[in-house]
Amino acid sequence: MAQNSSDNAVPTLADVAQRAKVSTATVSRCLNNPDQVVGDTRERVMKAVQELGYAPNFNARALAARQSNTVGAVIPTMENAVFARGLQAFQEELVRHGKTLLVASSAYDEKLEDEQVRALVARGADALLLIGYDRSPELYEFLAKRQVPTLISWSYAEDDDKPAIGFDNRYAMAELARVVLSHGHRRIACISAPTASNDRARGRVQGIRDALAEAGIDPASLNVIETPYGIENGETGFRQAMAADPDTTAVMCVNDVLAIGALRAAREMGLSVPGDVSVTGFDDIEIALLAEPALTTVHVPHREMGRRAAGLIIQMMRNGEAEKPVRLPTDIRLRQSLSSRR
Amino acid sequence: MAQNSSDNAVPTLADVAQRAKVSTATVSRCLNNPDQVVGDTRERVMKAVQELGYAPNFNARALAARQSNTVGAVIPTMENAVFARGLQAFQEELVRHGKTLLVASSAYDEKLEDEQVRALVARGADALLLIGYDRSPELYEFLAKRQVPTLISWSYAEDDDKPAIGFDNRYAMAELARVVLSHGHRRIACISAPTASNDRARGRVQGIRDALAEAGIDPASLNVIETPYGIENGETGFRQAMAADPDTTAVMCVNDVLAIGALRAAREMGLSVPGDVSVTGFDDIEIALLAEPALTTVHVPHREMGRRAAGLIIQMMRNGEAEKPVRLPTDIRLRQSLSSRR
DNA sequence: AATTTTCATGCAAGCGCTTACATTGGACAC
DNA sequence: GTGTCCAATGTAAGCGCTTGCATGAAAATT
Repeated sequence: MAQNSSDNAVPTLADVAQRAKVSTATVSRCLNNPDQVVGDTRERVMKAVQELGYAPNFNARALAARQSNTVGAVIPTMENAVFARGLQAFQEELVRHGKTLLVASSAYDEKLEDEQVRALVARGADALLLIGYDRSPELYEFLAKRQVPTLISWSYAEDDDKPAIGFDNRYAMAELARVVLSHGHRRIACISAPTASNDRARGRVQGIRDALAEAGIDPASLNVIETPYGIENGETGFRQAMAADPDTTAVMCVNDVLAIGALRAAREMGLSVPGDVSVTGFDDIEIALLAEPALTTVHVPHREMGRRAAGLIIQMMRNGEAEKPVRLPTDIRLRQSLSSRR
Repeated sequence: MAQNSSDNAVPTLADVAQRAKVSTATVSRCLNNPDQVVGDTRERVMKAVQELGYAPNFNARALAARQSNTVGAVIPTMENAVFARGLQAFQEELVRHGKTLLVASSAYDEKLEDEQVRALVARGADALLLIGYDRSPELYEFLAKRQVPTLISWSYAEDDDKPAIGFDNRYAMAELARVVLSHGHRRIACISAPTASNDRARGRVQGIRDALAEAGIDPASLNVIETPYGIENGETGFRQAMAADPDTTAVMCVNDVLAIGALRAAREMGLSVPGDVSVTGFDDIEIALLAEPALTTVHVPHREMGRRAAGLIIQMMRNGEAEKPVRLPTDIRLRQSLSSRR
């Protein structure tokens, strides 16, 4: 019954074909490879499409063509500006190439991430963008078996040959830690995100230890507070750090949001930053520059990473796989939250 | 050839059926309505599913079932924390009901929004969450014809009966403007997002005018600077406002991000806030509290809005349509960026 | 003018699922 | 023992599209 062009059901390819007096194959070609169809016919078809207000059914198309022109991405959370920003650039670039982005968030939960990845694959994502390296071998196997090109971002590990675009978290944080040390700080605390399934946080903490060791300080002496993402958690973390060692002179946080929390806690505790204690962040999100005092942090080129990730992933979809890991540079932004200790 | 269970292709329902020695129908039932299948068979099927690592093909499922269990949302941009936050809550609630969220962003561009909406519908979204009322009648007709339940959010208009959940932008801003007026300010400027296809921004500007009129001031005298979203644009806007009338004593911005920009510009210009000029925002994102001075703004319950939007939309999918618009309360957060003028 | 090549189009077989309807074999009542 | 009913399962027809192959006509070649 839905055959009849005059009923009010959603028009299908067949309706268009009927109206334009061609086969469905021709209509399909008109839409996907217009130059395979002669101008005359094409116009007739396009007219029918217009008149009917036809829009192709994406699911049917993906099913038949065995590809969806869709790229999936799983990020920890949309609420974190760094991901929002990187993804926005990623998407814009993708759109320029006629691809669509599908985003899912994992809430920093490994199991949920696993599910989301599988869901995106089930949805027919032609490729995937993931954050960081940490995930189960089973998931990597699954992806390999399904032959879904997967690009890792926000991390760069030279000893891993999976396609990736990111920065060396460990190295970048070590650099910052050296600067902190060069300012005379010796009693340093670190507020970190949970490191269990987060190689980025782990790398950053490790970076501090590296610098400590270089300076002849026992890396094990570093007081690390692990806490979930969020300004409030940064506050609590700071309090814990100061409680554990009241003589702490510098608190290095693995991201800006935690650092902002630290700043807030310091203010509430009546401690001056950087007078009494210095604070550093990581990411250089907008808030870092706005804070009082402005936050010394590691600048990460999130937008560029997103944009280039899109380029890489499109290449991977074409060439089947491969692509060497790409390492992006980071740099330190020295601002008022860090000062010398003497 | 893909029939053979021993080849390395992606397993399908048929593969599972064959291995469990049942029909595909039974496998399908096992997955979707387990209690229609007797325990014995079910176990056999589930075992086969496990062993094969089978995952249903979403596109095929959506095509056959004529529904996707997917809700689409089109937001202006992921980079704006208010949307990121609201959507996160929206998604969490959706997931609890077994629905998936598909997000697209329109970059505050009406034409792009139109396309994104159609794309989501083509993808088989069972329902849609949209921001604000402003869009072409054609699009509304399209949605009505396709019978896609659509919920409007971030806005509330009592004279419009489309399903919606939001707050009264005009009223909320009028309230804030009254407070500003009660602090003695008379020469007020407004930095707004482009109002052309943004009823939220328009409503807020109108709210200021309402309050002005009540106070016996000519609403037409309000100096409104329209500028795109972004901190930098807030800065530029502030400069323009002060250039247009150097005696301006209060600058009301339609969102916090613009207000932060205004704060920054004021600092650069050597103007003290709130000593020389007061600044207000709208949204109450985290940055508002962190800024120096902290921003007086209108608090909007973004998370609650997201969560309740999900509940509403699920109801709409069940009941076919309807639902009366819901109005959420907002309240004013008085902070240091606003002070009295005398 | 006959033959080959090329090109535009049609035909029809799927893609991997769901689901209306048909079938089967108990359990149960009589 | 026979008949009835129902629950469990199977059969097969699509869902709306793409695409390999077939077809026939026009263009190019000889």
